Amino acid sequence: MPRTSDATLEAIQDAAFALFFRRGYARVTMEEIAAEAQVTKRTLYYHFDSKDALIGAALERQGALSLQAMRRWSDPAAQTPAAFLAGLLEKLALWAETPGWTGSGFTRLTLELSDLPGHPVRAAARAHKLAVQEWIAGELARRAAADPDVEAEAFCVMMEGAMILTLIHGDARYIRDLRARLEAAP
Amino acid sequence: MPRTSDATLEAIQDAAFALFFRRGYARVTMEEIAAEAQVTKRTLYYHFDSKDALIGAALERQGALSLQAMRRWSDPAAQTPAAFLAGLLEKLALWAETPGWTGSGFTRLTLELSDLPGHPVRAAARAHKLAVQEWIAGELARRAAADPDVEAEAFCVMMEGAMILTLIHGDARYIRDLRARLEAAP
DNA sequence: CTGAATATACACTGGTCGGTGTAACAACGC
DNA sequence: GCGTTGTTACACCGACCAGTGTATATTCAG
Repeated sequence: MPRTSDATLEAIQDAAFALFFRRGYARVTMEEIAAEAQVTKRTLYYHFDSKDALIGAALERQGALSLQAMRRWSDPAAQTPAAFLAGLLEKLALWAETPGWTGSGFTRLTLELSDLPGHPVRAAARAHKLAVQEWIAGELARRAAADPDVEAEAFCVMMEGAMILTLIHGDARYIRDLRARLEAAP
Repeated sequence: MPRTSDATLEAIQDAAFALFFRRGYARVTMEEIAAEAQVTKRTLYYHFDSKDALIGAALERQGALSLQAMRRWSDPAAQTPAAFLAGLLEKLALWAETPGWTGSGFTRLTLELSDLPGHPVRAAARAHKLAVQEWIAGELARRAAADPDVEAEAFCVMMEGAMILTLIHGDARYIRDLRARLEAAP
């Protein structure tokens, strides 16, 4: 019905991401996505050639959205690099403690498709993780970090690892301990 | 043909792990596992009730095997905690650079099934990661680390994160940089 | 020799799912 | 109004796949 194709497109991408995010790639069906987006399966295929193309587009959109949300946040109260990173980890811990948390959708989907290097998901995830790392480096630079790029990379490595272990063990201690270690360090 | 059920059992578990490891859970079929193990599908179901049960058993076995391999290694030339960890990361980097590398099978499968907390894969992965962390803590203790448990946790977090980012970006720099950072630190 | 355990061969079921075909309908731009 | 674009409704296909049924064969322990 709606004349503006954009709204439908976004509804589909958002529904797709929500489902892929929660249950991975293989176990989500096109029928489900259509239902979630309140649209016919035929409409899905009118806009996207395949499930692969759809998830690619959905991840690109979500990457842009979540980066935007991050930029909007960017806690001004945190004046030192350490305080900024501590704030980030605290938000992460709270998120990780929500029931049914399944980690980062990008990481999850990349791993599910890790034997398919050319898959659209891979490129979208790569771009997103890179953008996040660059954003962190920028925030560190603004707070006069000694070496923003190196510190951002080190932090992203630790953050990613803490998320994985939190998920594997079902215990956000890995995130909180990381925060404590960072605050104890110079 | 063979009457010793154990040999068949192990062949099945090994074949199953090899396939699940490379291609995840959903995209591996029981037929494939049977073919890889040189056994009939019917034999698979003689020994295991379901695909879920099989992957659980396969991961348990693989966890024990790889832990055993680790213990056998345990580089005696590395006398300090830092040297030990650096050696570990170097091995990891080499592994990560083998073509077609898809990261840790345990992490990958846990993430693919991260919305299914009761799945056998989850328990097996948890047990394995815990055993690895404890082994590292033990090795650190033997080399007179100040706080082996804390250091082992911190290291596991970084190692896991470095593996994930190496996989996402297709660049083992994340592992090598981590090694460099650890060697530069006190 | 016998019987239980292990294995094969192979057809089959029941369900799922990505993707298509087709006809018709709604909304808008011009 | 008229053609283009977006959308529905719905049946359908072809492939795949977990798991089963059944009958038969091999091996070995007792």
